Amino acid sequence: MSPKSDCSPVQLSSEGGQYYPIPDDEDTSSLPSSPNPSVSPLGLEDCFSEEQSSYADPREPPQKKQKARKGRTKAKSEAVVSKQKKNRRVKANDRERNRMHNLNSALDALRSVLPTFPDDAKLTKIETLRFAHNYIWALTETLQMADQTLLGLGPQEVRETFQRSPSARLVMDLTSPVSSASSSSPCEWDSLYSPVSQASLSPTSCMEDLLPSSIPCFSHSPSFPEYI
DNA sequence: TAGGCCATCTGGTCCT
DNA sequence: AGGACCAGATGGCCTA
Repeated sequence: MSPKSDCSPVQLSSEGGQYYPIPDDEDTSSLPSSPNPSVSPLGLEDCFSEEQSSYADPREPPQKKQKARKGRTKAKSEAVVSKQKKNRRVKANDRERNRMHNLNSALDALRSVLPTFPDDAKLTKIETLRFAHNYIWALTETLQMADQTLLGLGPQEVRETFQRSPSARLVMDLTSPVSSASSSSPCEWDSLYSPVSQASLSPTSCMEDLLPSSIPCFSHSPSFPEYI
């Protein structure tokens, strides 16, 4: 896995989200020349023309400056502050949108490694998380079983025992969907979820809990956290 | 049509 | 100060 892959803010188009490049600097002085009028809905030109005039003033004699500018300073600064607030909000919205897109990309990556039927409907977010949780649990259980078995058996016995183990077979099926799909048995994909009655593998003694449709029923196990 | 899911906006809070 | 994170609100879309 590439840990940084889902951190890239660029490759998020798979979600169909639209990306509006955010300028690196929030310098509002660049806004009046923005090609997109929707970015500056407050009439920035007026505000900035005023702001620029305020920058020119300090060069003038202090007395003149105070006299000439005192009356309009407050209204101008309010407009600028309001504009800056709005600008910050827009930027924050963009960042938040981007962050959620990254989150969705990570969820997509998680979905892609979970075993599902090819024509299954896309798992929802909560289903993906719960399914992944159960899936990891099943894999862990199988590894532990395998470790215990390997300690006391010879190679041939290990192989036979492992092949007889429903949970081990399940995980083997789960972890190799391609080989399963290309195998001679047309029921291999069914085996992803079917060993339910054969083994008390899952926390609920019900491998069907790996199925999104039955996810809500898996919270009975004492060894299984119920906070999901 | 009600309910579920989702994307987005928004304000608050925490962290650097 | 600015960014990340979070949770609530809202509206759109889809399905039973």
